[in-house]
Amino acid sequence: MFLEQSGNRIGFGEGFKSMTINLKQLSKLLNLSPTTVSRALADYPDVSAKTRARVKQMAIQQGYQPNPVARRLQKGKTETIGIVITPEQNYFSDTFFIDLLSGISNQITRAGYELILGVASDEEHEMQSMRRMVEGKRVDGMILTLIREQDPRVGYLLDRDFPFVLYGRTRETRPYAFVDMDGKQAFEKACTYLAGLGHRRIALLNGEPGFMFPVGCREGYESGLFLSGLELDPDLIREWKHKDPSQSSYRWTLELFKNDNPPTAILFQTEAVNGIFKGLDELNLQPGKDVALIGYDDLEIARIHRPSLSVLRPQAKEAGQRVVNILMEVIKGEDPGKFQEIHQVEMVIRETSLPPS
Amino acid sequence: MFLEQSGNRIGFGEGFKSMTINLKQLSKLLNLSPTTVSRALADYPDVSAKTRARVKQMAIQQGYQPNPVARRLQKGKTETIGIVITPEQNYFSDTFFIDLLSGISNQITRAGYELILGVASDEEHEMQSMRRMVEGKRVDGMILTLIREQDPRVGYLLDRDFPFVLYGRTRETRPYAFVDMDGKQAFEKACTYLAGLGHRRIALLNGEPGFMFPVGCREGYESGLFLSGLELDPDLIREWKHKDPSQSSYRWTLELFKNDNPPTAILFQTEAVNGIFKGLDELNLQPGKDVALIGYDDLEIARIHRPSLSVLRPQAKEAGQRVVNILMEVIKGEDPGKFQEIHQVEMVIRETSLPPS
DNA sequence: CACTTTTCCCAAAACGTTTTGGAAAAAGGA
DNA sequence: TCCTTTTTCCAAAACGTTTTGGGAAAAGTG
Repeated sequence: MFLEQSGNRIGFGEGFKSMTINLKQLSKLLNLSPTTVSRALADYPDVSAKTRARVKQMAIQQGYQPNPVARRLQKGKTETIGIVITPEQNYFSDTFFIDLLSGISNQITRAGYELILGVASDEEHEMQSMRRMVEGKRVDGMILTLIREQDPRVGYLLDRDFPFVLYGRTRETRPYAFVDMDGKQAFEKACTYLAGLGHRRIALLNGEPGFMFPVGCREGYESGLFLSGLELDPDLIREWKHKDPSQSSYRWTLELFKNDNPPTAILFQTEAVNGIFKGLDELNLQPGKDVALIGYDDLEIARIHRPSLSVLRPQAKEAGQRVVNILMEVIKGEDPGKFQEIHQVEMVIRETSLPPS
Repeated sequence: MFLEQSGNRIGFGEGFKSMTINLKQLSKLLNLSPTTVSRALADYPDVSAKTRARVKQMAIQQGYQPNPVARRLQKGKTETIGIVITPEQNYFSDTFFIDLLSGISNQITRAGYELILGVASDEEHEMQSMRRMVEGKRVDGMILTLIREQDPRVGYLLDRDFPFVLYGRTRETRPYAFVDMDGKQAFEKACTYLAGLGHRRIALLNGEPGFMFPVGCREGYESGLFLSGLELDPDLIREWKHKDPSQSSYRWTLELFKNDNPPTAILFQTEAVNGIFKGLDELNLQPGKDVALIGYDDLEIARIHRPSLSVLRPQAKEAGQRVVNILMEVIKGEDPGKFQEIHQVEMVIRETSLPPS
């Protein structure tokens, strides 16, 4: 329980005055040295069980919490992790990113660390924001998301031996730590599933080129076709833009069906679903009935749409937690190359994955 | 340009070693005392123009940046602002929240401060996360969003004289600083606009009770009806749930049209649009044609949907910047009661606000 | 008892800044 | 020239912790 202190609050427009006690005051209250109090609270063995108990009780009673800034200075650590997000690439679509962030935040808090957030409008500011954190000694480690095939951030951090973990992967020969979703396996699974239902013309409406994730998606798609004995038709592959997922996917959907031999199924990232629905609607095609659909990411729209959308569901929260745990190890000095995790992705069959009509 | 230092990097698994110079080293390089160097960089008048220039040049050349942790300890400030978000209430819908966050982040960075982010799964953890920041002396001020009518966070912070600014308002008699969108004026404007087009049965599909924002929306709605000489019909008001905007708004849409005298127009928060579209579709009603629609918040779906959705568009980014500027004043000790801003909301007429058919 | 070991505690240093309170040198004034 | 003022710099203290390197008392050992 939190005790309301009869504190020394001052209320004359001088702003907030801390009413919490510090180590010196606490040690005076206990007739002990600051050293002993500090060590008692940190469970050092060289302080007797009795005084340790006495110290801890008083600390709780007085609501003492060590000043984190002072501790950081002494420890030479910021106890802080940085992350930079870019709103333009609207990866904030619904639950996916917030789940990741949630896992990250919870785990960071559990470690007694802080998460500082940068919001950058474009790639340049993204780098700038990261450099401010790194070179300004504001963080002990970085978490990177939305990774590009050639990602200057990774080279930058590797050059400096600065601890970081990727959510995703990049093309880089030097070893680095990452947690990635197995997009390849996911799309392969979805593709073979649809082929198993009898679909012979399966399209891929893939994410923006330049980013790493769509690379795996495509590999999985191609591998799925191959395993099902289907031929790859480049006409059935399109790529939408991050800046405008709905608009571009809408156009590509129309385009796909101009084909002499149009697809009976589409694989895509759920982000792009609005555009696809719109396109199909315009073509008088019923999602799920006339065209089978499987999306990557289980967004709200996927669950509430009628017919409900079959999806590939990554466990973003769990991944976020792993990212943090790994980053803590890397900060401790562990070899980043040891931490390269690829997480399986679950497939949730709902109503849009029926056999071709 | 950033200069690559021939630094003292160590690469034996001991983690990242800072290769940046500190004040003492820099002052040695300049044959000056740390005091003078510090004061030169801070533009104190008691250091000559010549040495100031010399110091600054060397600082740039060596890439010196004062260690923020040390400065914070000395200054007795954390130079940090806290914010806690709750993913369950999915306010992350598209651009709205990220715009706000973007404005907040940019302005905080400009001030040389840091933004630390907490992600809380529910109301209890939200409070817990905030208390950790406040009582743990981890932040100088708090930003609060998604404000409830009775919001325990506000009382908590007021009791402690801890600096904070609300994005939104609450029922609290003591003065506090806030930046709010004029939901009342916005909904009044939308309502009178629709009435001006000839609509006589205008429904309100409002946000969740308990939160403050829907209160203003309703006031504006009622005032708009009154100004247009229309009578308030409680049957035309429904409230959806934050946890599940689409599902609940879908159900309420169906309900609205069970009415003997159904609405010809609906006002709502754009968050709920998917459910409304779904409901209308099921009822074989065309959005914009059979039922006029105006949503609050200009989400992507509003722009790309055909017909495109008329909306009320708050300037979230600007609001975020104001929140930070105000918070900085409050932290300095200014009276929070002086900072109570209500921002106007623009109406964007698109295709779903036609006269009744 | 004398000696060694263990237990328990603490003073001082350190982390890297900024601020305080001068002090020396230079310039100005008579 | 002597005194005052201004300019320019700096040593020391302070911020609140944790860590280092003992040291005194108590407990064990012969």
